[in-house]
Amino acid sequence: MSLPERLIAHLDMDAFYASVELLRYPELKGLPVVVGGRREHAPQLLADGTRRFARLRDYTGRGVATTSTYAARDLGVFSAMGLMKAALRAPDAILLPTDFESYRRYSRLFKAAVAEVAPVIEDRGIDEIYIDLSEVPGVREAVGHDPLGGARSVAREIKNSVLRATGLTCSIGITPNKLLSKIASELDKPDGLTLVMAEDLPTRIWPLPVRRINGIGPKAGARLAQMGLETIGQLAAADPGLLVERFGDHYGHWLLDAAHGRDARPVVTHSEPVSISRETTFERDLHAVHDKAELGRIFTRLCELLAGDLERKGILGRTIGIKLRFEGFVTVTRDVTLDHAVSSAADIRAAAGSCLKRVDLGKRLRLLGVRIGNLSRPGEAPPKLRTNGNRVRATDTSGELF
DNA sequence: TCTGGGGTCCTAGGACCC
DNA sequence: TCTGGGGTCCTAGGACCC
Repeated sequence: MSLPERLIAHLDMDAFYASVELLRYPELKGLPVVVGGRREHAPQLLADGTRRFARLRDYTGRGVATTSTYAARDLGVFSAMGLMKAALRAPDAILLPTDFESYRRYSRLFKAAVAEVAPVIEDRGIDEIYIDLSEVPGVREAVGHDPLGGARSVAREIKNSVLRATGLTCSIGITPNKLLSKIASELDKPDGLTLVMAEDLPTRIWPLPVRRINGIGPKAGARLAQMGLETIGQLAAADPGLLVERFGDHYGHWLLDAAHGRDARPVVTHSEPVSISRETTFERDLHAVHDKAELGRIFTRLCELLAGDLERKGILGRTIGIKLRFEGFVTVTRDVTLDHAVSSAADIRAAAGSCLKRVDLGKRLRLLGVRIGNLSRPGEAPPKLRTNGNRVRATDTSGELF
């Protein structure tokens, strides 16, 4: 076996939020625990020094589980599941509030620990990263009769560093690219270390369901199933013409590449945000007329939060949008592109308000959101603009439109 | 018992420019 | 007057991911 051009690792923290909570409440180890409650579900410290935890059966509201421990997963409770539904499956499971600040702190800790061993890291959210191991010293060295022994031992070093820095375990997959590594890191969870090379594709990857591929979601998965394509191997052997016919040129070819484990995407160590948003789901559905005052307050607050985010990041945006979700879960968006970038709550509120006027508000609302895009930094060359037609004017020095 | 919040990327039509 | 092709920007919606 010869080593591939690249060796990419995907590192995924094990049941991250729940595991961080277990560091605080070690007495919960081994129990079904679900993270996703509000602050009011925080454990109560009793007079005798013990803690009283909220149970899933006590929950009412519209929240979802963000994470569950492996014991809770055994009871059928998974992330993104509504907590009311989860309560039916596991009424006695412990419920904990989501504490993003803590998770972000541990996220910084584990990423810093990895960076000391292997610095080429791509952030993929709070609990996972890609690492390019290709140039890490020692990775390309065989150990004993194992040509991949070097990679294996660097991965063990990374896992040890993460454990030392955080007390948490993670799972790592190492393959020639990001797509395969993402799949591989899940093969031996928790606390796993899995290497998959090109020649292992038929035995390790092809028997897996197509949904394991990052980028095949519920819709594409269902359509593939309808075509009789359940496993990645079946997808790899599918007629390319048929895939393109059903899924379009771009996605059709991507499906085939993915099934064959082909992926040339680099590990991207830096990226700028494309858009920033704030949204909230109401405790009860609100009506534009009947609950006008409350909606107005919420709308203003979302704009203020968004302005705060922009200020902290030192950026402005030209495209302001709103998102509305009605009873029945129908979602609608509207946006407007201004002729200059803004960042204040008042400017955002004014633009978002104009978007709101373009929506029929007859039905009750369950969610309201505000978004800003077309981002730039102050002093940066302003984004290109149309100079004519029904679009905004680029250089509106005179103030005269006609 | 309906389904959080924060994102990215893609598609597709219309407008407009060259 | 009709016919064009390439390219960008704007807007809305949708799939997907963490």
